[in-house]
Parts: sequence; structure tokens; C-alpha cells
Amino acid sequence: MGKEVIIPNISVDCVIFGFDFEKLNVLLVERELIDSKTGAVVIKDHTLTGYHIFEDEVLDSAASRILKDLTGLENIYLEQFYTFSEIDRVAAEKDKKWLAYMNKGFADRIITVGYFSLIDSTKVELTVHNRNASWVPIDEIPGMELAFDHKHIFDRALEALRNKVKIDPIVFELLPERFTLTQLQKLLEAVFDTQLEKRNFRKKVGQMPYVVALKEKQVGVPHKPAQLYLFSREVYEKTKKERIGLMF
Amino acid sequence: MGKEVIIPNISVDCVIFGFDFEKLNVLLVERELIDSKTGAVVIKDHTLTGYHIFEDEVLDSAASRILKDLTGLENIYLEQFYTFSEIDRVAAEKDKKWLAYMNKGFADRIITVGYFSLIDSTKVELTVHNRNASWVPIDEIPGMELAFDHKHIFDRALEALRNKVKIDPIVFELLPERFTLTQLQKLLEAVFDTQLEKRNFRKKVGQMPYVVALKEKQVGVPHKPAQLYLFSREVYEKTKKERIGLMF
DNA sequence: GCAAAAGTGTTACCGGTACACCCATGC
DNA sequence: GCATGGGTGTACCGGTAACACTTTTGC
Repeated sequence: MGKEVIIPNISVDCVIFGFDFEKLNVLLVERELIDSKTGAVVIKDHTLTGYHIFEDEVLDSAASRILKDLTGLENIYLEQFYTFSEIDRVAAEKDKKWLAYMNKGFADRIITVGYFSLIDSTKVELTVHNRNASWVPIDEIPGMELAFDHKHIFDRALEALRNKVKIDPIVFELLPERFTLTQLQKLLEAVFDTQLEKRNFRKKVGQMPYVVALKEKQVGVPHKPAQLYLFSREVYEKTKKERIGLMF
Repeated sequence: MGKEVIIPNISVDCVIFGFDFEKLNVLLVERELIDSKTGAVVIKDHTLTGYHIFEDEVLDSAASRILKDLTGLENIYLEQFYTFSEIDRVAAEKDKKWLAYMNKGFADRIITVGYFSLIDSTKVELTVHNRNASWVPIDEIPGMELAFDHKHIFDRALEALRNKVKIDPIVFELLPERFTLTQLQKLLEAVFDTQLEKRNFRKKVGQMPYVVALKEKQVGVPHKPAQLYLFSREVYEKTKKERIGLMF
């Protein structure tokens, strides 16, 4: 560590998803560039987190590193979903200024590998490490100004997330270890931007042996306390059966 | 064209799938290196097709170019599925020798972007362009010796293909425009390495408005001639409905 | 007329969907 | 005792799974 040499033309960008029990959010970092002479604001927008990879580093490690730098968390769910190579993806005027200002020896053309990551946002503190990072609800992204081609990257990430959630129980990565069925339902509703019917939802979850009821219940809530559950990937792996059903 | 400059550390590799009405195959190229002094065979194995990308070229275009170079075909279904960055992925002894022999200015560490492509193999001629290219049934790959990390890339490609086939009607790309239901069934059986029940399969296909029966039938077959069908992506796009059903 | 593959219909079961009411807690 | 979200059962329907026989052609 310390004198790592970057590869100038390859980077990793992370789309970090989190769930606040109401909405699905993405962690964005504020980017601000102020003219040192005039004091005028040259750039003020938001970016995903990303960085170049090092010469002796694999993409997955670079993504983990970036994630840890921003959130302080390790062993987080990360999935590579697409590699972006548009020739002018970092060539907008404001982005060129930004790269010049950074002055880190990046290439003019940068190919970036997109990862999405799912974190239990109850575990992340945005006060210490924050480089002005904040959670933004996914439905606000379309109206925002993002750096580089990050809006495009976000769109692809959300699509990849939805596809993966359908076939693999990764949603649980967005919840605390112990969660209620209502939280799980709200989460899926947020991911797919839809509404689910409570009784049917619970019936379905009841058929998943890997969503296991704990003996504990919520405490201190001003209504009937909910049963707490746990997701066991171990049980999932043991009980899953191959499904071939074509869905198109 | 002509004086294109390659990017030394980024390449594209294509896993080309084809269907011969019996098995699902992959197009592999024979790689042979003979010691110019002794005449001894130094390397003899198989590789996927790939090449570096050019400085002014996008990944998708590089993949199309590579595909066209090998098969002569254009406008082929191509999908990027994963980017491979293991540090020693081209560093095995035989692979280093090969790269030295090629002497094209490639970097020591090459990151490669994997694409899979689906082609109607009745359209490809392996006689003209062939650099010793041949179709290899997918169930023979595990027992073969492949260059670089190409076996790993193939595994990921097959996985990505299966996932995508489940949610999008891309299988039809592997068939001629006009095909029979039995051919479609055999193809799906080959892709998923499974058996399907004829009557149920046909009932299901009967509910897909975008698989349209033609007026024509097979001719010259020594049995009852089969009805020919056509896949219409246009009809598919118009009639598809969003499904959210969780499958895990 | 025989071999070879195409084509078709019925029943049993399961999973999906739609829907309305009682329950436990904090204040 | 009231407001708040937690939790449950039933009826209908559509899709999936299992199964055997008749049809059309080339030779």
C-alpha cells in the first residue's frame, strides 16, 4: 500500500444501493470545483464513486477498495454488471476540467467497469468518512445532474439489479440480519417500483425455507410487534432446485 | 481502416454459439506454434476468438469486427457478459510464448471483455475464412485444452447465455428464419441440457403470439413434413408484459 | 406397407391471485 | 380505548405436468 501505480485507462465505478425501510437509495458524492482565482463555482454536481485500478489489482479488489474507502465497510455484496467504453464518456467540458484539476495522470479515454453493491444502510455512518456523500432515492436520479456518463451507468445498474433479484435472493443484502416481513415486502416494492399484496406475499415467503422465523419480536413499537426473520444462504443453497421455466 | 492503433491492455473475446439441430456448439480456433528451428510442436490447443480494441473503437464495435473477421457475418447478436481481469490470465508459459511470437505490442497484463454471440450456423461457411475454426459441442469443452483463461470465459458465457435465454427470446438467433417446433425444442434442450415434453412444449409455444406459423411445410423429408414457423421480435415487443414473479 | 417424425386432447395438481377481518402493543 | 401496523384463511383460476395414439410423407 502507498506507492500503488494506477492503470491510466481503466477504472471501476460503483453504484451503491441502500434501503432506508421506505425507499431504495443510491449513495452519491457531491463534486464541486471552485475557480481558485474568481471563487466562482465551476462545477457542482454528483458522481458515483469510482477510481482507477492499480497495476497489481484485480477489478473485484478495486471495487472493494473503493467501497471501503467511502463507507468503511468490508465484505460487502458486489457484482460486476457492465463495462462502459464510449469514446467520449469523460470528454464533456466540465469533466475534462475536473480531470485536469485532479491531475493524477488519467488517460483521455477511460474504460470503466461498473459494479453495483448492496449494503445494509443501518451499518453505514455518513459522518466520518464522508466526502459529502449522501443517499439519494432512485426516483430522484433522473432529474439530477451527474458527472461523466454516470446516469447511464446508474440506469444499467438498476436494470442489472432487478434482473438479478428475480433469480437470486440477493435482496437480503439490503436488510439488517434480522428483519420483519413487512420490511422485506417494502424493499421488493421499492426495487421493482410496484405494489405487492400482503397475504400472498407472506404465503410465498412462507414457502421459502431459508427465510427463518426467529423467536424474537420487535420491541418498543406502538402496535403489535412483528416477528423477526433471518435469511440463511446456507439453507438456500441446500434446498434450491433448478428451474428451467422460460419466462419470455 | 488500416493504420488502426491498438490499446495494448484491453481486449475483447467472443464466445460464439451455434446450433446444428443436434447440439449446441462453440466456434473455436486451433492455435499452433511450431519451433522454427527444430520443427517441434510447442503449442497446440484451441482458443476463443478475440483481439485488442483500437484507440477509436468502442467495445461493441470491436466484438462485431472480430466476429466478422472470423465468420464473415454482420449484424449478429452479441452481448457483453463479463470483464476478466485476473492478473496472470495471459501469463502461463505457453501463453507468454505465444504473445512473444505474435509480437504485436500487447501488454503483459491484459484485461479482456467477454461477449457471447449467437449465430445461425447454417449461414456460416467454415471453408473460406477459416483459420482452422471448428464447431465444438459444449459438452466436449471441459475435456479440452484451451488457451489463456478461455475455459473460464466459456463457463461464464454459458451461464450468462442460460440466464438470458430464460428472460428474453434470444434463442431464435440460433435458428434459421424459418424453423420447426421440433428444432426449437431440441435447441432449448441443448441449451439447458435437459429434456422437454413435446405436448406441453407445443402448448406453451402456442401461447406465444410472436412465434408465427407460416403456410409452408418442410419438403423432402422421409416422414410427415413439419410446419414451419417464424419468430417476430416486433410482435414480441408489442405483446410482452412485465412479469415480476420472484424465482428464487 | 413400413419406418420415422409430426401432431393432438384430457385429467390432476399446484401455485398464483383476489379479497376482509381480528390481534397485540404504546400511548 | 384508540390508533397503528401485524397477522391470517378461503375460493377461483390458469398454468404446468403427466400420459398414448393417429397422421403424413419417402422409400
